[in-house]
Amino acid sequence: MKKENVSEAVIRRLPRYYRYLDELYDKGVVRISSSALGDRMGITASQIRQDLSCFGEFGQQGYGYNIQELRREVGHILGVDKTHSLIVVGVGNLGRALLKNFHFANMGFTVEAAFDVDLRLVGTTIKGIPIYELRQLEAYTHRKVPDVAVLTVPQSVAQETADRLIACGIRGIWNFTNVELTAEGEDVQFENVHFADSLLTLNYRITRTLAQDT
Amino acid sequence: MKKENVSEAVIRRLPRYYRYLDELYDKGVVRISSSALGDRMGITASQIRQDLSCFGEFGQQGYGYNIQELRREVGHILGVDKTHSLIVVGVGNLGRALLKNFHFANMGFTVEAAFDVDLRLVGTTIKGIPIYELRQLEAYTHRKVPDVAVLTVPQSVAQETADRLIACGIRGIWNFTNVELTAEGEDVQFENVHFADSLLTLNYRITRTLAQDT
DNA sequence: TAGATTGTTAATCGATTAACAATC
DNA sequence: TAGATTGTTAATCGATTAACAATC
Repeated sequence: MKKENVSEAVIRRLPRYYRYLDELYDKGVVRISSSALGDRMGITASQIRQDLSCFGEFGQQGYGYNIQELRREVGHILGVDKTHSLIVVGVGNLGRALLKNFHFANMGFTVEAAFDVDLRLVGTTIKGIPIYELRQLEAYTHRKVPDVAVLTVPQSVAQETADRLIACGIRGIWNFTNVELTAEGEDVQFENVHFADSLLTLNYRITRTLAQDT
Repeated sequence: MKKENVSEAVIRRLPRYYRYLDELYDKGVVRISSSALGDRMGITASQIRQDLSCFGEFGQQGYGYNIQELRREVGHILGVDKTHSLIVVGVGNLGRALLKNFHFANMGFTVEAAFDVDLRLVGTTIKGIPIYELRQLEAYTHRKVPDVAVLTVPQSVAQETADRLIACGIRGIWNFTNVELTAEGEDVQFENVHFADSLLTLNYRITRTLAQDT
């Protein structure tokens, strides 16, 4: 029975399912039961079945799940089977690292262009992706609005750049600035990668274990 | 009443509290009530009070919280007031981006060294941080074990590099490889930054909103 | 003092786990 | 067929929210 509203907790687990299924598929494993997958992932079989049931019925009694099929289904749920367009805004060290190393295509994205204020970069390409002047953003998106923008600009211009992207009609912002972006009433999705928050939780945990040992 | 075991949900919210308190402190705001902070952060006052009560009593009836004091307390809980040592393992684009731009010091870390296999990098420095040959890792850590390692190596060598770090006695690994690291029975904390998972959840959400609009 | 706001206990809500009939 | 395993309903557990006495 498909669910109307899927909880955030379930959504956050989907990429991990996809990762495991992808790995099993690569290994050539044909089928897996929820309990075997659960053992492997360190979660309960119940949770896997409950999670998947939000989106449909993908298994077979007495058999389990066909890995190729389930991988495709989860991929479909996540949207990796439909190509979305993407631009990278801010070609500093981080933007460059993503352009060079991140496999956007595997996630269902085509990188169309990058933007920066640095005129030394403008006109060059990275992995075949042209870098345009940030000033040209509106002119560029006027033609065709990309689905998602990767925001890798300095903190100081994060919100204003986000505002411009939203004005252009962008649908999603993958935000690497350590800034809490806001968009009153706008129909845009933010996904934040807060490095600082991540490292702080690690600090919390090692502080605890270090103290515990003494 | 201090809690023995604080839930993951609470811990994940702490850095965000710290971020807001830091901003308010910078602005020179002296005090704030849980309801005012809740409004600002988009959460309930109850949750803030409940969360903080896991660690002690930091407020005052009829007054609220002194921002400078609460900021310091939350910082202390997160461990930013005690300096931990850190090394960066893998000086590719991402490692370099972190070395150049990330404010480790604000998070309570001192970057001591970086390691890479590329001999062209070995002997150079980034922001004053020396880059050593990865082969020297054991020799380097023999003297004094750093608290945390940032793992920014290629996926293919992620687990083996993690194993070496763990063998050296490292306490925490900030993992940027898209690999699920394991350490059977070892006393090491992992904090994963899974770019792919993050972008996939964004894809999920924009796929939903796009479909919804049609 | 009166008003405001805490810390904490109780109530509610949601998410996870267990159980099991259905069925491959 | 018998065994295995699903999808789903029910039970449990934990997290969030509400309420309120305590008190600054």
